Amino acid sequence: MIRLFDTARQEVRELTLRDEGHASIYVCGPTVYDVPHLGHGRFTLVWDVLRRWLHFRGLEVRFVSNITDVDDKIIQRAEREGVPESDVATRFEDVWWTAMTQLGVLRPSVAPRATQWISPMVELIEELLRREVAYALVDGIYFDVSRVPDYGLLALQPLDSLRAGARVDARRDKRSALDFALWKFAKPGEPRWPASFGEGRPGWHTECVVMSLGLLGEGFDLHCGGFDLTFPHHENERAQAEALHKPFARHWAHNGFVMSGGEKMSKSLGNFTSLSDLLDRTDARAYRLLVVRSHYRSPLEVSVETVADAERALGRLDALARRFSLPRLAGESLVDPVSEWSEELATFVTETTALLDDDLNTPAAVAKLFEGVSRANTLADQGDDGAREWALMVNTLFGALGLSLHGDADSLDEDVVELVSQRDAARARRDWVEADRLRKELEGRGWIVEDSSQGTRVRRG
RNA sequence: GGCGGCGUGGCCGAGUGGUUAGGCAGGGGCCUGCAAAGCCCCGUACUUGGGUUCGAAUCCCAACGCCGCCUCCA
Repeated sequence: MIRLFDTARQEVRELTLRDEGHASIYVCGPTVYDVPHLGHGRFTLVWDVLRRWLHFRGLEVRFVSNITDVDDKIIQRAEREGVPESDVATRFEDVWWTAMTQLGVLRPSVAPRATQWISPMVELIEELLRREVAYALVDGIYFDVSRVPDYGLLALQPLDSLRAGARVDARRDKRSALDFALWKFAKPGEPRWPASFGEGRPGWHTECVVMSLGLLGEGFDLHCGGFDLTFPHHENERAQAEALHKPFARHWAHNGFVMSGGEKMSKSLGNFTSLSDLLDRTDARAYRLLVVRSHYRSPLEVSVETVADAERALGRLDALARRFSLPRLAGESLVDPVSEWSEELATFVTETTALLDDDLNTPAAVAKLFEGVSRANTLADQGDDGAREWALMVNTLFGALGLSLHGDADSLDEDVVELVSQRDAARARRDWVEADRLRKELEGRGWIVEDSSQGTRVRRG
């Protein structure tokens, strides 16, 4: 049984699926108007980990995440650069997928672009107009939130308190300050699509409701996104579905934010300016480790220091992989489920699994996995054959979270191979001066030298 | 202004009425020709002030600080 915190109910509860054995998940994706930032990296990793975990637990997961490729910010940037909007959207969508690939985030089952879903959006707005839940103003079509009885469910506070303190929306012609744009009429030069109610483009909230229902069907299981999307974005999606009496998401899950020491992220401070910047300077697996070491709903401190910390921790995991020559995994299980585990190992698996099943408690699970690392090493030091089972299990469970351990040897060019064999020869004849000289030589070329029972081993520093 | 969340050892970060989180960094030891990797030991933490309790980092109240949302930001 998988349990998750449901934002709508403000409690951890069992993830009850519409169709047994199948999980349908929608994650609000990026608006492609700029390079992705660290927060994008976190949310994609968090929901990727959830997706992988559900899969690992035997569920078939349909995972939809959109690309918003029509938006005011895209228009603004295109104007500034004097290029077509599609140019901006395509460019930053490419950057997005490159970053996702680097992060090892699985491609969504479907990644719809908003611009490919315009006609169903128009149809939805027409239906809302027909039911008089929507109304036209001079600049667009608006949704009348008063028509949804439980509007504000995800606001998590009384609506009048929202209105009282809401930042001023200069316009007074909306029926309620909370009413939102379903459609924006095109101004000269702006991208436009035809519609019975006037040429223009869809509002953000309409995209996601149409694409999620369109690709996952009514009453899909889980809708995810950053905490900032809870209100109004997710609430407004829900409102549109409610207005049409279409069952919407059964569960809502939201991830916490990335912090950076209260400091503004800037290159002059040495901090990461973007996700792409971080990935250029770091092993992407370190970011995944950093992310799973905190709870998905907690704020996460991301800085050069914490990423470096995660890189060193990753080094410990890779060392385990080297010691046991573990294969690289990405979610598949390498452990034979029918093999005889020791009682201790079986308990370890049960406990780790239980932690992940309980609101995706990755930090506690990772702590346990590190204990597993120590256990494997200790047993190996003692020459116990059980050590390998432990190492394999640790590898499998990290793999289930999308973190693959790298123990395979780096490829060596000929002169390195030569230096290594010379050093082995020197050590064999106990010529420590020569052996040390050769180690220095190798280190000078950027290799870390480790002696083992199989002789000198080198890896990239 | 309203609402919500958070404040844990040098750093990151779980936990949660009495029992070891974990990682990184630091110190000591073992192993090693010396290293690296690994193993063992160590700091004895919980914003502040009250309160409840046999007992609170964990519950309650208040203060301070930080973060988020309040119309398009993950």
